Amino acid sequence: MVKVKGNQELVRQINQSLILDAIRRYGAISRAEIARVTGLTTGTLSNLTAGLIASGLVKEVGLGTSSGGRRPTMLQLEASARHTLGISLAIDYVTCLLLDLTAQPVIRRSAPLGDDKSPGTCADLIADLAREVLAAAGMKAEELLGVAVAIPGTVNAEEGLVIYSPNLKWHNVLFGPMLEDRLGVRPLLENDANAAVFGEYWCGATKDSSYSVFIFADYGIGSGFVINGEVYRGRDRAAGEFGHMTIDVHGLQCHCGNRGCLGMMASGKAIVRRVREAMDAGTPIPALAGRASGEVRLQDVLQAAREGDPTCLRIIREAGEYLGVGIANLINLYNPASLVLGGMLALEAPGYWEAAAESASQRLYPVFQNQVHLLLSTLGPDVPAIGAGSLVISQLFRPLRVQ
Amino acid sequence: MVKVKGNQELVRQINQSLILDAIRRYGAISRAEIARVTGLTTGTLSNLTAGLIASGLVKEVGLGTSSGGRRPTMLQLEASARHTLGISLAIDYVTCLLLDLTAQPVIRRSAPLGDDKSPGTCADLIADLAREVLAAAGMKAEELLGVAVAIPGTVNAEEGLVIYSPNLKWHNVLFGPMLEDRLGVRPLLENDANAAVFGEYWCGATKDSSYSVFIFADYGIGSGFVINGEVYRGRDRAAGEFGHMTIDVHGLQCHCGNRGCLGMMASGKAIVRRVREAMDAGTPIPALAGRASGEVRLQDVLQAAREGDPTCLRIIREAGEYLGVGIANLINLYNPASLVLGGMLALEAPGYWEAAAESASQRLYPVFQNQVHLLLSTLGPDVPAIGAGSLVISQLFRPLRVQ
DNA sequence: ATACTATGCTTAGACATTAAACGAAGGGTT
DNA sequence: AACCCTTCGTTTAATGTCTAAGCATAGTAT
Repeated sequence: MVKVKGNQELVRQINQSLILDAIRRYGAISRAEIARVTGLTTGTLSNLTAGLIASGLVKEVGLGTSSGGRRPTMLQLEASARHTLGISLAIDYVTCLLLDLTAQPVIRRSAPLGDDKSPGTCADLIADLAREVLAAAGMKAEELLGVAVAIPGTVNAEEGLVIYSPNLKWHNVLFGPMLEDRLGVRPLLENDANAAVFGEYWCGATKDSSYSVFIFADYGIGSGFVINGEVYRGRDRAAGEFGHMTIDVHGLQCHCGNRGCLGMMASGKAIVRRVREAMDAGTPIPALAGRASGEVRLQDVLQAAREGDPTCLRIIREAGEYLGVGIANLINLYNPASLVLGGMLALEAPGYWEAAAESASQRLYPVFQNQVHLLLSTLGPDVPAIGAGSLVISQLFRPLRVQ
Repeated sequence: MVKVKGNQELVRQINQSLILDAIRRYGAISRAEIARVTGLTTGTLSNLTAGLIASGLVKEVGLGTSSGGRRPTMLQLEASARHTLGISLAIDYVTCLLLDLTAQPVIRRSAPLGDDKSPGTCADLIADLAREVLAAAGMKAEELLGVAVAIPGTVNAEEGLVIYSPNLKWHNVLFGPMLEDRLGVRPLLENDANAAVFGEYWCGATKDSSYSVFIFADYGIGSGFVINGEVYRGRDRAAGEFGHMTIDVHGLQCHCGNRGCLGMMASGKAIVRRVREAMDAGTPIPALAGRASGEVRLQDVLQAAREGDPTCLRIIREAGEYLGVGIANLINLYNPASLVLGGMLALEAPGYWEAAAESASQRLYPVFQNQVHLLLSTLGPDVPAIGAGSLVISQLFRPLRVQ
């Protein structure tokens, strides 16, 4: 934790962020109204807004309605004043978004990732996509407010280091500098679930809910936390190993060495395994007829379930019920205001999140009953990229933390 | 989250806290050294330390050794400049401590709580103890920096409200005002595990470890979290329901409505239940011979275990192993720097915390292996009271949080 | 038309940090 | 012992920010 000393610069930064944040929240707001909600004087508002307008971040957008006196001059964010690249490196594809100041995507490019998932190849692909996006926007990298990349693994943002990514099979890769060489700007790295939870907090389902959790239910299971409006990363930036939470002490052996991990019961991987087991045991699954069980993939199971196959539906529902156990544990510990479900399972597996919600609510500690909002991701599959970009944008709207 | 606007008063507060905190950390330190560690100029230090000395919080304690020039004037906290009452309302006793500025206990009084645990009786008992302590110190309540009470339940500090305490059987009790009527000052209420974790963070086992967890293993099981040097309370101030974490989806039914809660397997209550079951099943426990199984209490089991009874030792060890499962889950989610075990089981049940440590380390996600320090409480049974007092004291040493 | 109210700018004053100068007090070298 | 250098802590002027108050502007209400 960096300790910040107080001086006039800090004061100005704090108040400027306070004003920018108020403008962002209210959409269009007058100086007088900002003064009321922030507690600043109108004099300070005249002074600071002049600076914000000069820097192009804010614009005057005509007069509002009078409330018995002079009509107020309304202020608004100039969305196109700054841009950010939000990039998501997922297991099998890369997405690159150009976001404006309001975190709205302006341009989007996506590309599949082949079997070669080496850092160099990934960096090249990301750089190509980024250049394509910038070219389409007629911008140069130097004009960007910043670049951020969401990565499926633990990262050390300060050093641009990917500590460990099981899915990419990376260990201690200095990915930040590799991208810097190619892009000319230093990107911010963030874990994908952390980026996702911040995205939903900044401009998605849990907007402005200071205590929120994102659960990433996909082939694997991950989680991210926002506490007090900031991503919670833990001491070694490895918080959120939700997939390896034990919910069944006597359960199945997991590759992590433990037994009964949530991921063994509730993940896409678990669903595929159970469907294969069912097929091997002779359960008829017409939608998958003629396929070798070893070739069945998660997408196939989801498709079969969408077509109404009862076995697939049952297995998905049971996986969702296990997830609900984990969710209840999470809520009992964190007591968040809201919880967002994202990832392929939550968004595309029929009955999955409904089963999770029901099972969680049955298992919650009574105090929390009906207190926690369980929501679906509103930003969808692009949430890690949007979240990554939002992390950069948010720095404009938040002062440095004191102490 | 209160948003704080910036002005000179804030700047002064921040820097004064920064200086006080440096003095606290270093024990004795010169103005020049403080300037170096805080980044402030020596001019500011002369100015602000003059104020701190005038207010009595800081004193000059002679000259330090020269490092090649003029000898520095060393500054130290004046421990007796301010005092705090830290009070712990536990299930069967009340403790009241007078703490000085360094959170050292100066005077201690404790009294048992009878069967009548009504709010009025508890408030009377606390007020009596507090008056006794103040009389012994020759102080008046108004001279105190503050009073804080640790309570076994969820509390709303702002309103002085005890939302729910299962052990005391309180629901929505306005305990703060009740104490205010009796003491003449408004006390700060805090959950006992939260107070405990803060105590260990402020002046105990996890001193200055910004990410720390306290596990309260006693008749029940609770937990508290410090994140970024602040108690984490969650949205409804109910975070930390560690005892109701499901670790066995198919496990025993708990009174909370769920199955396989940690508390059903790892708590003092669970140990007593299992010992009784063993006795009923005919297992000989010589140390408890002649007792009706229904009359056996936790203290008896601990005593029997200390005398070497193998059944009691085994049951305690197994309970510890279950706790370890929960601890591993906790670490996987929070990734804390350190974790403190407190409560009667951790401190007095032979083999309990060792079993927990071993089982946790076996089940941890590989990334965390050997990364987390598992510690025993150094403040012992008084940790909730010390922590409560520390919460008040700490306000002097920490600026308001910005945003 | 007049009184009143709200908005937003300007100005003087208060106040905290900063940079620089300076005195105080010690060490080291010759 | 004299001299130079270093460190410590205070003082002073400059800088920059907020605040309070005054005021011009521009509406509404009667």
